[in-house]
Amino acid sequence: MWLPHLLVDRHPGVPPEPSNRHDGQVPELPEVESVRRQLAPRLTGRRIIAVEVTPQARFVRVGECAGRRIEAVGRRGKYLLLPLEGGRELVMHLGMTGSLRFDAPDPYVRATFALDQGTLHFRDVRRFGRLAVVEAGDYAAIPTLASLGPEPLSEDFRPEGLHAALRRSRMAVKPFLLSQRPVAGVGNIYADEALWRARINPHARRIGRDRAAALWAGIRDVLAEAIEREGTTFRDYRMVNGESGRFADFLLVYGQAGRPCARCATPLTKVVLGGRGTTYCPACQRR
DNA sequence: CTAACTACCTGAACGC
DNA sequence: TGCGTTCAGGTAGTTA
Repeated sequence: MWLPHLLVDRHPGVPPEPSNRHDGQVPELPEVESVRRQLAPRLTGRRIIAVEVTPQARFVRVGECAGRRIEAVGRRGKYLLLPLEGGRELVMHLGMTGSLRFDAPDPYVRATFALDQGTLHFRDVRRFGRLAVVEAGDYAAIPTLASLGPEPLSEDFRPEGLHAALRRSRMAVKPFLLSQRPVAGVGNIYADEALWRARINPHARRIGRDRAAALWAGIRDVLAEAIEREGTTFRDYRMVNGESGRFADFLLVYGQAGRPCARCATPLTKVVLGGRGTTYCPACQRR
């Protein structure tokens, strides 16, 4: 299970596990939102004194953070957006293995922000995460963010709008969702979960109004429930009870290939679609 | 412009 | 036991 490691160091002096598969659920919108909620009280109003980064192409103009105060901690889709004083904005994407931590650094820390109160580390085993400082609101250098769809839990995301977007696209529905254009923040895990809830085959290219509305509801419901579960996870985590909480049985499709569908008991099928592992029920998600 | 494809990156799991 | 191969996946850049 993936946990945002934002709490104080539980095991001082003990190196963290280098694992990146089983310690990590890839952060999608609910995980990034949970990170945002934990970061906001600790970062809002703080001044970045200095920044230290390991040089890599996915870090752009990060040095321009130095000396600036953080005005807010926001989020769009899977991107964290931190407006800085002086008309700049720090954009952070956790990629697949990124986390933001206030505890002790380790060899996987790729960037360190020294604050007027505390130190924030950006840890990222696989280096898929991105950090960039831009002029506030200017996302031209970040194409996915620039053309990002509506926030799924906002009023900007509507069943009719999703239906219209699906009609305009000629892609299969799942890769289209992953493009971030019809809606922001849906990744591989929640795409499979939402399509299962809506009983839509991930290969489908023509989706009517009713099914689009079902997908709209499936996306909103699964993301909202996942955000709630993160809260539960945090509480369990703080209690150090060693259990994975109720998250294990939350995912009904992703990672469940071969196991019976929770609706009809047909074994779930796994295929590769658009280069991504895709699990669905061949019976209740017929084409 | 849209869609399809590939590179990037790393450690775990797997096969022999 | 050891070593080489495969896999996972979000985004950006390139190509058709």
